Amino acid sequence: MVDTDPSVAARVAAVTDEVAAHPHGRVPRELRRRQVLAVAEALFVERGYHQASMDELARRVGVSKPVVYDLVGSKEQLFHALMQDAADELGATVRAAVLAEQDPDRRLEAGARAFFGFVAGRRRAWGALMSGDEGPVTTAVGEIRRRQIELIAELLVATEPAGPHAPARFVDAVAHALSGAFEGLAAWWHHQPDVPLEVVAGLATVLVAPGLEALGGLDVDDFGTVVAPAATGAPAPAPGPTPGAGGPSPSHPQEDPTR
Amino acid sequence: MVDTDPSVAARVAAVTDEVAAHPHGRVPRELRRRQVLAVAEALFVERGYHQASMDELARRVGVSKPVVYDLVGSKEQLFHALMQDAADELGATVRAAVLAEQDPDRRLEAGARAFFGFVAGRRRAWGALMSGDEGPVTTAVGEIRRRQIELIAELLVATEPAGPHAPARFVDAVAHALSGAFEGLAAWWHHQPDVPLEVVAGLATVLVAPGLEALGGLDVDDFGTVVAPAATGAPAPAPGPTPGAGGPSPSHPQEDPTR
DNA sequence: ATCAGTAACCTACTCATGGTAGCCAACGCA
DNA sequence: TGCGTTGGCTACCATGAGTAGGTTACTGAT
Repeated sequence: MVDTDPSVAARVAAVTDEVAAHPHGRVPRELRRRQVLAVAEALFVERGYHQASMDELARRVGVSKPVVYDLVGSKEQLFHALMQDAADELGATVRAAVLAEQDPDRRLEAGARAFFGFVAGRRRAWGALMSGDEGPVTTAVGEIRRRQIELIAELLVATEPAGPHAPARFVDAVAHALSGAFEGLAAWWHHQPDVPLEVVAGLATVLVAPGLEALGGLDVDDFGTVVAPAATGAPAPAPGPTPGAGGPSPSHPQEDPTR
Repeated sequence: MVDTDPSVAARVAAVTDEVAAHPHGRVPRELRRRQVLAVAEALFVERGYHQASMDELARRVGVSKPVVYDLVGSKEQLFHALMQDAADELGATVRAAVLAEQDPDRRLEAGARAFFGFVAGRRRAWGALMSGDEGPVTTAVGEIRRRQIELIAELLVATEPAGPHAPARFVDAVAHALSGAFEGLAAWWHHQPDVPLEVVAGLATVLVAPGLEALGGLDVDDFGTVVAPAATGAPAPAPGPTPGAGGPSPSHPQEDPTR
């Protein structure tokens, strides 16, 4: 499933061939569009969003800018479309893997494998796009992230039917945390190519599963007390130091010697 | 309450006053620089990186562009400097809070409180910068993130001295995961202003602590086998059904801060 | 054949914005 | 009163997104 993707470059080559088949340089709209998308993907991966100029894209495709704009709307829309595809694929992969696993206790693991498998198949692209680069990338990345979070929330609910004790209200929060943790691990893995897929996926599972388990046994209202054991009814935490808010770092704003 | 930070706007006002004190428009370099930084911070928070133009910055400060460029180098350097400051402050806050906590079992919680406290104090800024927007933001955000990860790794090591069984090699991975999880939670919290600090911090702790605990009881080489029980040699640390899921904190990891 | 009408493309712009070259003026000091 | 240093300015360049308006080749109906 992962190597269904002939790697960006190969896809470009394929569509380019198809285009070359057309004699007069006049290429049907849909094909041209596919070509533009393919070349754009390669370009973005290669240069990053900002360094990739629409002029260069047009040049590589072998048409003039207005053609590109007519086909894809704008640079941002173009990028968005590409991310959309990636998100679709990732989402489908993970969802399928998780739902295919019958044992609820192993679903997390299945999801982890699928996720990191996907990332592995696109190490370059993932690294180039998710971290490091610039531009409305962040917007698009935000969207891909949002969708992952939604998916995780959905799968959480599907897997662990919210009992009266389960903090259903916080599924979203948990989904955000999981998504973040996985993304973080992916970023780490990106720089540790020698670590095998099984290990990352295993690490992720080991790290996350117990927390989920523990969470299931808690009542919603426990969180506050977990941290401030003395303040169940009244919102009167303030155990000793009470870091966070004001305590530890007196932060002297205006005197800040910004250098 | 949490506004130990006079909020970006106030800081601008302060430095602006200071500038106004100087009669003939001619303002000493360092002061002007501080003004530019303050105004820039406000601008970035308000507009996001890309929408904030250097022309507008110069206009707001009341000088011409070359002056701005002379003072801060470039737009990216400017942004970088601002993020640097934020990272410094966040890092110092969290580190102090964690190290101030003597009980190793509560350090995570202390860190969580500090972290979310910081975020709360800058809800707007954090939201505007960490997610959503564009530009070399990502680069800078990447840096702030990197430093948080380093810090977490450092604190992990400091708190839970790596025994022979502790997967010291993976501290970095764990740090990445934690950073991601916290960031994810922060993003979620950003849209749930009614949730009190204690609850987010508690949630984070509950979610993360058991995993760390479980991890401490595993051997490095187990990860692979955890996921694929038949894969590696033969080490079988009670694979059972699911890794840490089986029982919350099955083994009692070391708690020997003094090594 | 021919003559719309349309689909694919192009040249040549505008406009916004990051960044710079080179000039000028006020202040402090001998 | 000259004179260097420092703070500042006007006017410009380069790049890159996006567009206006025209042109050529292909189609299908007369």
